[in-house]
Amino acid sequence: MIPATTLYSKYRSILINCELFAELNESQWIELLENFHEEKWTANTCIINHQKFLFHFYIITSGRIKMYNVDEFSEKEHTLFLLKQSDVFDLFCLFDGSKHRVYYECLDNIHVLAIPMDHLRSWLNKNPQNYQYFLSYACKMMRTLEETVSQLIFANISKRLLKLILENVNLKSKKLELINDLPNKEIANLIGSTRAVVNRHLQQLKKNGSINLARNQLEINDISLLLKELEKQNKI
Amino acid sequence: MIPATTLYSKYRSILINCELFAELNESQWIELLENFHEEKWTANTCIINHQKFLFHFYIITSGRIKMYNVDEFSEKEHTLFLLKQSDVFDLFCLFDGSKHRVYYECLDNIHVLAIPMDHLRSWLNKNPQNYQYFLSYACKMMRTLEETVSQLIFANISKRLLKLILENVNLKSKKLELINDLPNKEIANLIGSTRAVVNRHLQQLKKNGSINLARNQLEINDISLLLKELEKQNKI
DNA sequence: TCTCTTGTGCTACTTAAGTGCTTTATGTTT
DNA sequence: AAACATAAAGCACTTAAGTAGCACAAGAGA
Repeated sequence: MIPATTLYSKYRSILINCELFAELNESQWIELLENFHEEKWTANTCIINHQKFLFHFYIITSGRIKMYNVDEFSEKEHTLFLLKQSDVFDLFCLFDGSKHRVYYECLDNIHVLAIPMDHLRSWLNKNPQNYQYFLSYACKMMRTLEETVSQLIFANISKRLLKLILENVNLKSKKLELINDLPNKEIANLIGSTRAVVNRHLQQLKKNGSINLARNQLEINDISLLLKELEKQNKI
Repeated sequence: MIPATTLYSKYRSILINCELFAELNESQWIELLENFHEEKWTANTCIINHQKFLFHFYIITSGRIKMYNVDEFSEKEHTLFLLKQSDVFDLFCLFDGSKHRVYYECLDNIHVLAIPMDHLRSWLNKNPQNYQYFLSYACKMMRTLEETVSQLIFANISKRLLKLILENVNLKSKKLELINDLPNKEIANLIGSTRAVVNRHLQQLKKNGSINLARNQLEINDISLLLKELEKQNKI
């Protein structure tokens, strides 16, 4: 068992980016971290139905995890969120028991900090001023989902794909992040389409010179072309 | 100004159905109601950009209000939620200031109980044990939205329409409620489609005898036929 | 009663997106 | 080096859903 102070110094930069615990100072963090431990999961692990999983709350310290839904009839997948460093899960299980039926899968090798749900619940009850951060975080996710719904209804695949790409461009480096090494299939899952259709649109973007493609690699070539393309879609 | 005790006795049956305030006893309700007042809005009123609207929190006591999004380019609408008796709004404004950009429109003549946001915020801070009800309510809405997203991606219009109808059948009376008097256009907005397409599917259901149609009226004729139809859609 | 608005029911047409299948690359494992 | 698995690319085909337009009906309001 690693002492809380060690955990804090090891993960400090990641923890202070967690919106849920926005107002914690060092000593409060260390007190809370007493109940946390580290875990590692290997890439491609699917953490559905993992019993302990319902009883723990996790903060991701490295790697990506997709949270997704599967249609019981067609068995198609849709990725709701791509969780990364400083993201947490699962807020819903924390407040609704085990009623949240979604799937999780590690896209990379994962490092998390884990805490038993009960500990977190009683910590919140002891420190109720933190509830409001949980609430505004929930509201923020809600708005993200509302935005997803709007896009699904109002935007065609081309526009959804363009937006997905543009949202994941690092403003400083101008490079694509988070989704740049995903196969077409995973990109399709993110926007609610199929591999073939996504590929058709990607080929289009490649042809006009805005992106470069390679196996498991999507690279931005000309951002202004992408923006121009989005403009065009908006006018349709 | 109506005294809180009067408000309580007048709206008791509605208030105890509010999940947000699930655990309040009579005296707590009366204390909270000190800050509420009644308001009436007429049908078809659109309450977007109404200044005071950002600074009040409302509990609906009668009538329906649709919460919807408008696409800035196509000007199409999508109804996110149909709010009714005992529903509240807007939770997001309460915790995120004014950042929540959605529209509201009264479908009927509306009665609400209103409280200034600040009062509710300070009441919550004084009674932080209530935060958890707000949180689990937010999580519940979240899950509803996730379900909406799944349907949009996995289900065709026919299935979405069938589900919409079946979800709004009163189990006791077997009659359609809440959406039974809406024009095709509003039904289309609820499932993210267009009037013409919805009408096409409704005609189909009418032809096979599962529903009856009239101007602004949708009536269930044979629920088992609707369920059979849904089964059929699931197998596609 | 007449007029106007709103909603419905249909037809014909267009198109984006999904499907199925094949070929070609690329990278990994044995 | 060979065999294998995985991903990408491309083609032909199908179809649900969106679009445009019109005639008609119901109800509201003057």
